[in-house]
Amino acid sequence: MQSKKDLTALVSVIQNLTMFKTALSTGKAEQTRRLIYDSALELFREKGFDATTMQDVASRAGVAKGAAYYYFPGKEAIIQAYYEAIQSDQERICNEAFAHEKSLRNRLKAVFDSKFDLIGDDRRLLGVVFRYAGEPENPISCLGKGTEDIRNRSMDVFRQALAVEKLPADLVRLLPVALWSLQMGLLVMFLYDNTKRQVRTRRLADGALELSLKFLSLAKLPLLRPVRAKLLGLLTEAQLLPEN
Amino acid sequence: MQSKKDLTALVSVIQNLTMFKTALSTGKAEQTRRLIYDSALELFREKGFDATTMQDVASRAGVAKGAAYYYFPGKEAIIQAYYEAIQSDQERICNEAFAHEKSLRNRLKAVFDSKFDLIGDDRRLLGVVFRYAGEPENPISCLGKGTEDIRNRSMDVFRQALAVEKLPADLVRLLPVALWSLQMGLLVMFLYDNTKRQVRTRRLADGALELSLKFLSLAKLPLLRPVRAKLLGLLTEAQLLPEN
DNA sequence: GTCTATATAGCGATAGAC
DNA sequence: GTCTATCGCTATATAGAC
Repeated sequence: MQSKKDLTALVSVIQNLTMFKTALSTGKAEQTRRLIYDSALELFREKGFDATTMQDVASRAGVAKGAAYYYFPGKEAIIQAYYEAIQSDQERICNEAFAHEKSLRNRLKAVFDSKFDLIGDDRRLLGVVFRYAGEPENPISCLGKGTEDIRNRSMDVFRQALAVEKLPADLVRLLPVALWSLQMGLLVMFLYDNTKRQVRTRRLADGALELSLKFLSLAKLPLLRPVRAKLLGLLTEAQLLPEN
Repeated sequence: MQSKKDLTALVSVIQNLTMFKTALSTGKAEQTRRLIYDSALELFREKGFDATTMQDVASRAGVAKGAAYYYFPGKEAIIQAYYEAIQSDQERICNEAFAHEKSLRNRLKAVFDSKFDLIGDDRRLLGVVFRYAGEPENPISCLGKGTEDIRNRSMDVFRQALAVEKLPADLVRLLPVALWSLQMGLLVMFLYDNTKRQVRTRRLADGALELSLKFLSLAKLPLLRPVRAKLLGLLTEAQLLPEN
């Protein structure tokens, strides 16, 4: 276990060195990529995702169309990058919050709220993230193999939020997946919510959190142990839970 | 050149005669529409949805591309029509089952099973139904305004399945929506399930049904009345339940 | 490795024939 | 109303310049 951590650290160092080198020698590339990315997001916000063409993006960035395709396989990849950026921001924000927040309720609320805040007015853009949810082979399906990493990162945030509480092993397996699913559902609601600052969905999230905590305290009762075991078994068989 | 014109005229006369004849027998328009629809499904099954072009569809049907667009705004509309056909089939099958099946468990199982059976090997095609789920304004978003009718029909099937049981009013409001959501979730799992006949998802559906019935009997306890009220209030405020 | 210029093919709209 | 023929626009692959 320790050696794996060392390896990870080493890889990280090498990556940093490589990034540093390319930043010195050909910083142009990262700059162009950034230019294309920023131009695309501008246009997506102005005209919407579907109305924006890669030609538009390239023109706005002042490069040839091929350059845009060189950095991003298509428009969807740009949105994908944007979603990953949001995920990184959420991790940073939550880590800060977790440092001084030791109440489970507030920690989970911080996770939900941070995501809502980060998406903010870009709701219309984020809808595209769900576009290939029904197509397993699609590399950018938000439920598929190709997005496993970012999904795990998202679940890890919940795992860390839960770390403040001493929980039975089966719930430690179950809860991150359940909370991630809840978050995905809430995100869809968020996209459909036209109330100011999506306050309707934010209230729903608060209520859902409240209910979840109530169910959690109920689930801890020995009386409900068998029902918990049944649920766990069912979800495990359906391969909806991690193996560990 | 003159002979070509003559030939064209002759062909035209024959076409008119043919149109007249078929118009008498079966209605040319409906026939063409059906031809395009059938050809499209054939091709979707052979090559997949994305690899099939409207030109392919038109060629297979023996019509011009414009004719295909005349009947269907695009490929998505054909899939949409297919999904509605499946919904109609499900209603027919369930109505037959409901006539002689009076156990709630078996009635609900009939609803789930019929959907699975009807989709069957067309899983890959059905993924497209979820494509615009994250885009509220899209007319064929499976969660949007444009598909409200078919969504209500789908919930009505559950409503009829439940009609065999005497239930409190709040649960009558809640359960069809909850079961419909469960079905949608199971459908996504079904798309991702590569086990034979998607037996893994079918088992999950059975288990989820079992648990739902257990929760239902628990929910009826007077003890849980306040939690039920809270849940109902939360979902009503979030506009996730019908007004009635 | 980074990017331009070009080529192919599909989408979807349109004018107009019947 | 039904359908054909055609056109402009776009996505994306590719050759090759730097």
